[in-house]
Amino acid sequence: MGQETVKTRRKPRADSLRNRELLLEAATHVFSTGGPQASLEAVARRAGVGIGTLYRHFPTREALFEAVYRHEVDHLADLAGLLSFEPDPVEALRQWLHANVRLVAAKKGMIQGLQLVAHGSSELKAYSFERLTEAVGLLLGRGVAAGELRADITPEDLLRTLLGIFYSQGTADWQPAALRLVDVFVDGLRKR
Amino acid sequence: MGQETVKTRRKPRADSLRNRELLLEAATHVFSTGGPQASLEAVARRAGVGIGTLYRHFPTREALFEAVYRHEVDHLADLAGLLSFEPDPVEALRQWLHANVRLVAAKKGMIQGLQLVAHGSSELKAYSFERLTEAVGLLLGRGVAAGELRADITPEDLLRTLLGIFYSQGTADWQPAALRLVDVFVDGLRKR
DNA sequence: TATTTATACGGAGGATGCCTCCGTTTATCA
DNA sequence: TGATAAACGGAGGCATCCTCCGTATAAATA
Repeated sequence: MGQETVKTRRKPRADSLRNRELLLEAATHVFSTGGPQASLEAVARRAGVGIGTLYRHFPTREALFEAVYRHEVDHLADLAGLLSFEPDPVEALRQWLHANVRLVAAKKGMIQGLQLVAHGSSELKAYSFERLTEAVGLLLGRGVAAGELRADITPEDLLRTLLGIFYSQGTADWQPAALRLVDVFVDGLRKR
Repeated sequence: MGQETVKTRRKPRADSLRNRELLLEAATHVFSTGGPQASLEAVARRAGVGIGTLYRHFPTREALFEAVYRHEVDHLADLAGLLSFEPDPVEALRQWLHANVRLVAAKKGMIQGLQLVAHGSSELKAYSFERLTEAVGLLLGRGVAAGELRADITPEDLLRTLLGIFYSQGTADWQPAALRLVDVFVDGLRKR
């Protein structure tokens, strides 16, 4: 009972799970440093596993990229959950948006990466859009409920604005400008 | 007299010029089909020259990419010149903008390519921005002079809007939507 | 606990691409 | 019609990609 499949299946091997996690961590680091075309063998080396193991878990570069992306999205979503306990709701939202900037900034290749992803499965797009919308909706809703934020901005608007800020910037030294723009935007969201 | 350099220099060899052109054509096709990471050897093969010749003309992938991009920009600029003889100025502008969409659509990797370029020399950015601004200014100016287009839109605004339309679209099947948006925009430009 | 077996592991190896180097070819110039 | 500067082609060394399969090991079973 409670078994998902009809046939009883062995539970996944512990080393498999561990290696998958190691690979994701390594990939995040390697892609951040070397851009999205970085060597997959370098990823395997850093994770301390054979190249075969990498390919078994992620048959293509895109599969690995998707997994990394999902990982990051989940990370941001979890962070929103944590920040929802922050006493000041506006500050919580601001911090979350800043985390977005930092996360994208941390990986030079991410903008190109996002485009690779955009070419890929629309299921992934739907998934990430949904999770991030939910995350930002949570933080936004708290601010609205507290009467501190205007109520006519949807989470989707906010997400799109964020993306727009990322895209509109020149690639060099864009981070400070993006952070400033985010702050301006959050200020604009305040009820007066 | 009339010689650019102090020392008299041989004029460039005919085969060199021809091969350069062949390579640019081949590169345009190969990058359009296979994206910006397509094999440079494939480019040389398609141009019917040795790989060494490719590298002599374009020492790096980026150099080749820049040259292709310049080539396309020049192409669009020339097209604007041609279209300026079209009797209906609004139609001319519309056609030029559509050509932009088609050109970007024709090469799947172009959006990523533009980002590569954005990382690259700002001289190239300046050059292309100038040429395209001039081109669109020509077409726009005719419409304004004929009293058919509103006068408060600058060529820069129009270019930026065009870029915005390209970026905001999802990558799959974006072309029809982009064409529609361009038409809407051109309609909006009309004086009423 | 000992044995079985499904599952995962590592890395050798063939294919392909990158880029350099240099002997050969050829277009220009005298 | 030479002489020669300039360009050509592609072999070769190295890196990466990805597959395949013999070996190792965690979970299941007795």
